[in-house]
Amino acid sequence: MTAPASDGASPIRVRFAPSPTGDLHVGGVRTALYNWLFARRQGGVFILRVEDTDEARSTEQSTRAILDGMAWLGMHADEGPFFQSDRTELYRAKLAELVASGGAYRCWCSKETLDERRAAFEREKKSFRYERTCRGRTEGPSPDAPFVYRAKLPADGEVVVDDLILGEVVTDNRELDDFVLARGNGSPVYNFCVVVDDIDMRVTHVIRGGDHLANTPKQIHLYDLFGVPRPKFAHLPMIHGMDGKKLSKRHGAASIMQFKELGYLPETMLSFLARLGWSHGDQEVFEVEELQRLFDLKECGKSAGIFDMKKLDWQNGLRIRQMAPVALLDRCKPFLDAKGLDSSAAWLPRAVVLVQERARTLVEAVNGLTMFFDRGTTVKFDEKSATKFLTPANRALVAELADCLAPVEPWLSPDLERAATAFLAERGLDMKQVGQPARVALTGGTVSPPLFDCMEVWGRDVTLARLRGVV
RNA sequence: GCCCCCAUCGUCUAGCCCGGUCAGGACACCACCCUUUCAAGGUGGACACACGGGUUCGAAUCCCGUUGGGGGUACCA
Repeated sequence: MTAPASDGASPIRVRFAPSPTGDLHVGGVRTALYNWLFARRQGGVFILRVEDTDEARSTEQSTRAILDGMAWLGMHADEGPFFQSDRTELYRAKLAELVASGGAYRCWCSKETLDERRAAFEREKKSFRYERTCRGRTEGPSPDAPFVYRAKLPADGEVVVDDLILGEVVTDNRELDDFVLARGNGSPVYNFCVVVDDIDMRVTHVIRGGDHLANTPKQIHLYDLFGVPRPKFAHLPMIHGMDGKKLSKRHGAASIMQFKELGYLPETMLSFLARLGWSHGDQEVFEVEELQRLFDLKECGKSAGIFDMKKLDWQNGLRIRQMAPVALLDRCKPFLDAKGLDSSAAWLPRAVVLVQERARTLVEAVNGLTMFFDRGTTVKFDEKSATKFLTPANRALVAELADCLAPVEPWLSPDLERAATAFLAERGLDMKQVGQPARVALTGGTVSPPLFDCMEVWGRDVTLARLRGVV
């Protein structure tokens, strides 16, 4: 926020413009993030605009998902959220303006006719473009014949998109259609709404997914038709799943809220997603403030990326380990509550520490915590572990250990370990020989946090009962 | 089919613009160390310039082609 805007007179304005036709997935989140970071870095304005002009596909639930996701990640809009469905008046007016200036015209060709023409072209292996049949017409076949509005594009020449990431992308105007601006029922179509809104909202930089690159030439013509300057464009490479295909639930998760449920931290998502497509030297992990200070479109790559869950896990684990234990516990609470576990248990702060360096997600942390909620004096043994370690001789040894631990005061891990070490020394035994049997006796299995730490969390009574319970 | 975009380890990437480095880092992987188990940590290792032509004394870097991947081709966004 120390970086100055371009010239003070015209502050940078960017927008994230998702359509509420499904979950907010990581690709969309990254687009939002880059816009947001760009705005923050440049001291600009970040706008959120929901593109819900497709009544058939837009749902309130998806809108909710977008808003919830943005809130969870802490990406707050400076302006908006705006909804295109609230702005139909504006589109109507701008369309009329374009018609008046000759930039748009009515087309009475039915969808069926067009489909037929398209099929005919396909049969001849030629690419179809609207043939501009109605370009000169002033009235339809009948007074009440339905029509759409189309943009009047130049028949030749070329458009060049000077993309901030990709460089110059030149398109021959002959590749372009007189595309539809508004449907037969008068409702405007995407390519028209974006441009009208971006003009109206004074958007200076359009930063969006690469799937929009092909739309850009058309949109540029609209800017020209309106006689207003074009914004700058930046098209981000796409994100794919581990198999190189489009990201979906098969890859673990796609929707941002799924990551929340899986126990990933929002700051991990931000840092990780920022780094997928952008880099700053060799740095791998970024705090949000750093991103806001460092993010630069010039450091964005052009090639599509693959979302690597393993690396996400690593970074999330890293952050969990670096967190203050109380903070971690706090983050775990919703998950604890969801499992019906008492998140106010007195021993929880001590247990969290044990689980902290072993968890990569909050879910894993809570799973690690779960066994401590069992305060019973007996445990169910894991079959294999019991067979292997709870031999008659070992059972006796564990019981003896219990006797030697019984008087330890205070009941703290270091004191317990000291007592156990002495016990072992007396018998010329090694920790290796009692460790696992005792662990199985105490926890039921062979994997757990350090033995004496566990004993401390369970307390004297539970621990002794379990150790002695094996004979 | 046509148009467009992209191309460095399995993955994210640095290097490319302004040709000359043992092509660097991170995740994952393997080995070893640490160790009461699991983690964490430490050390080491294997691993890439898609291919083919140019240009050049010299190409991952510049140019062309091929191949591969992706996007678009709607009265979707």
